[in-house]
Amino acid sequence: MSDKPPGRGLSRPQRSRVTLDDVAAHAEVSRSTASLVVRNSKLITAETTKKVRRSIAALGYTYNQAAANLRTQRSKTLGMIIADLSNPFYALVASGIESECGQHRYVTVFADAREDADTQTMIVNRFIENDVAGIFLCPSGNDSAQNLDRLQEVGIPSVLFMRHIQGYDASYIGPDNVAGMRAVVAHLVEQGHRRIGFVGGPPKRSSGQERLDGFLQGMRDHGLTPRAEHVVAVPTIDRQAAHGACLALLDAGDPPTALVCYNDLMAFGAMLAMIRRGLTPGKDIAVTGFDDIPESVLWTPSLTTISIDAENIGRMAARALLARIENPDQPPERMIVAPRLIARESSARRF
Amino acid sequence: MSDKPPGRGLSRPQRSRVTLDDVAAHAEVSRSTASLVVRNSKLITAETTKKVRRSIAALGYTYNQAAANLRTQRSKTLGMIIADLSNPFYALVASGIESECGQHRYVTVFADAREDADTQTMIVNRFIENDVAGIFLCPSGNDSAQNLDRLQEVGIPSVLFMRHIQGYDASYIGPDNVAGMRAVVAHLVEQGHRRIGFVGGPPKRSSGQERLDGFLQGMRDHGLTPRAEHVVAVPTIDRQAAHGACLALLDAGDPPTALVCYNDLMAFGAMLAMIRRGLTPGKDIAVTGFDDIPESVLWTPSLTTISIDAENIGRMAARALLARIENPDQPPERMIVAPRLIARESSARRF
DNA sequence: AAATACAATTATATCGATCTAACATGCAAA
DNA sequence: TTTGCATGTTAGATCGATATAATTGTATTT
Repeated sequence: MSDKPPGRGLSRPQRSRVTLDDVAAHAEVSRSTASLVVRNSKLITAETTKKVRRSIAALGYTYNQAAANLRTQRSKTLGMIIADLSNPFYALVASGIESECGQHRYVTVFADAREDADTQTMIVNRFIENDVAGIFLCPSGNDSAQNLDRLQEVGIPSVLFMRHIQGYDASYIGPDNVAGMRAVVAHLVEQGHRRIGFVGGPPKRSSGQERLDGFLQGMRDHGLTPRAEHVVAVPTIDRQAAHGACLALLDAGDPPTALVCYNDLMAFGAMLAMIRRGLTPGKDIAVTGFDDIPESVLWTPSLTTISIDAENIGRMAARALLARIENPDQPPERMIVAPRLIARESSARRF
Repeated sequence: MSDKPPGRGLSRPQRSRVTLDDVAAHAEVSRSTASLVVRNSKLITAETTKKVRRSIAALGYTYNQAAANLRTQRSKTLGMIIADLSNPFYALVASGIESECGQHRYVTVFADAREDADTQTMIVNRFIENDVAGIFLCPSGNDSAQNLDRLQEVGIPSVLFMRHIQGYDASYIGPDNVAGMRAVVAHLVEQGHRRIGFVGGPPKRSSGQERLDGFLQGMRDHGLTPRAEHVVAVPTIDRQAAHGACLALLDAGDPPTALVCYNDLMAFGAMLAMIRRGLTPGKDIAVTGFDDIPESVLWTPSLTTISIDAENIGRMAARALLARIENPDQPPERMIVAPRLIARESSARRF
């Protein structure tokens, strides 16, 4: 439609934006009236509304949310700080958050803290400077405490997800890690397993501690005590780390008959390590995960895991944050979603 | 440090933000001077600067980037539209984009278009309303053309990545898909393969078409013609689709000795299908991918693939966009990154 | 000594929207 | 006729920053 100049398709930046003033002039009303129309106010008659709408279309006006934010002293931008975007689980949470926020005309700025405290602080400051109305935070380590302090100071509500920190005025949403792990252990015991190992994440994180606790409780539930050398923790939560830890476990001799892993990603790493040592996961050693990411059902063997619906967690986090933004006096919520055991091939054989 | 009221940790939203006016009053200078100080202008003497800095610290002032954006008529926000965040490759690109932009004090808003045209249009509008200075776009289908038109109209520069669209005033960065696939085929032929199959993505996308072309050219390079039934395309680019397509290929009988896949994710899906049918990938059938996502090296067999450094692509895209924002008269760039073959176990056995 | 230059600071208008209070209307009630 | 009230519209101040041009005070030149 637009008549491009010949030669290269280089249109100079049409820098003069159409504003409400232009619309008002074109429709022969005041700027105030035009403003009321774009906000669908019913103070304005149908006739005037139609006239203004026509001008908007004629001039190609686009609303300037940033200018409105400045005046109204509230913003339609939310911030999201992800611990590790390369974990598909977090990517799904992010996707859920964004889609829910988008439906309420919010935009979401994001940043990857890469598990680093200084980076996280920088990000929080940049987000505050950019006037976010609220923040989604998946804390890395304990470093996040001072950032939560700061957010509280400037009055920006926040929602933590997956990992939480005690004593802060922030909502939290995450799975019942203890119940999930106990269900996993119960299932393995039912399959006849007694010598069960655990490959966990860093215990500094709430989720790392809770899943370990859940595993140990689950063992106690059935009068079992894991061998010390069968319970390991890795510093970073990814396939590589689990791969290495599992190789070490296997090479030490006398391995467990079942291996409970912190999450699906680490279960995959562990299974790959078993295959590398000539073992068949699910047959020689049972394996379980946590998260139920899309990949789990495809694996051979398909992975027994705990489903917690990542996208839904994202949407719930979004709703919780939006609720607190609307009504800041509302106390923070604490939402624990119930885990669901999905038994698949990786724990199918009875021992 | 902050003395919280007893009972619940509910601090009422401290809504009165500290502004430059407050700082100026506290430091007994004008707002203009304070403004120059926060922008590190050297017009101001060291002494005055120090005085203002002290006031900033004393009052806990935070800069309001949004207000500054309004006045300067430029913004420090960029938009990013991802085709599918659950693909770790895109997650890495996103991470690279964000980290580079963060270093230049930009924030990045993002949204997942979920391969849907209407959603993409809504997102573009929301981004324009929120005054983004530029947009990163990985187009889904051809639907993106009208959105590019619109961006051009309002003078917002954009950078496409991974997939491009002809005839638009947008920079593009992506891998040399044809060269990559030819290298893959050459490698397989060298290993003794002649009957080579291809599991591709939707040909509507530039990348889908280019990788298919590269495969076919590679075959021609060695005087080979693939069998028609060995060249398949799937509608969605993920493990599931490749898993299904590969099962069908195997069940049809007389499968190829090597299978070239559109990307790593699909290669994993294909390998899982082979395992499910009792075959050993890399031994019974060679498999190759494209992207070299972190998981590839861990697999058993580890995956032969084309490395294109996703995070680096993200950073390059960011630099290209920032350059055009600084200097809008600069013509769009077209950057093609050279692919690098990483030969691993999945194609190790010689036939 | 007057003119000029320069450095440091500041008053005021401005970005694009919303909010408050005021202003015309027209119509019902006193 | 006057008052009151509801309805639709509008002028002008405002959000928190930056840009422009003006204003100081001091040093340099002629």
